[in-house]
Amino acid sequence: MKQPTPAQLKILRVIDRIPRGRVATYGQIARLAKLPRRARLVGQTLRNMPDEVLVPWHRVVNAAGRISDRDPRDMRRQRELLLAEGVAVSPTGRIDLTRYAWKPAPRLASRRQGRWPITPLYAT
DNA sequence: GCGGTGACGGTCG
DNA sequence: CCGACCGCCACCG
Repeated sequence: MKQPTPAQLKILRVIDRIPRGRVATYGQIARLAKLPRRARLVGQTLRNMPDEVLVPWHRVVNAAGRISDRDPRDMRRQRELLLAEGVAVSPTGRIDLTRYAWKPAPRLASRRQGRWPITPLYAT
């Protein structure tokens, strides 16, 4: 990734909000970034991520509650970082999502710019 | 432009 | 709980 695309930026901003001690899935991140069905893009974004981009990449796991398969070095590293912040990883490499999944507080609706009603209240 | 390639995910046996 | 399949879709040769 030389330059992140706009979509990749949105993804990075979401990952940046994952709190310590919690995890989020690729699909969840995509949805939060308003990019449904683009879970793979989340993976691709992290794959080519230079180290100097400081995002908590280790808090991203797959929907099975597992660390996604790739270079074993990086997988062990991810497990380390998770354990270090209190996320239990079972001997079989499992993370209990019912317990550690990040549940973001609902975003407040962004301020509207237009001066017109959102819905055509008197449309008839 | 086209097709192969994934740090994915839902479904099914 | 696997593993196999398959749909998905942005990137990159």
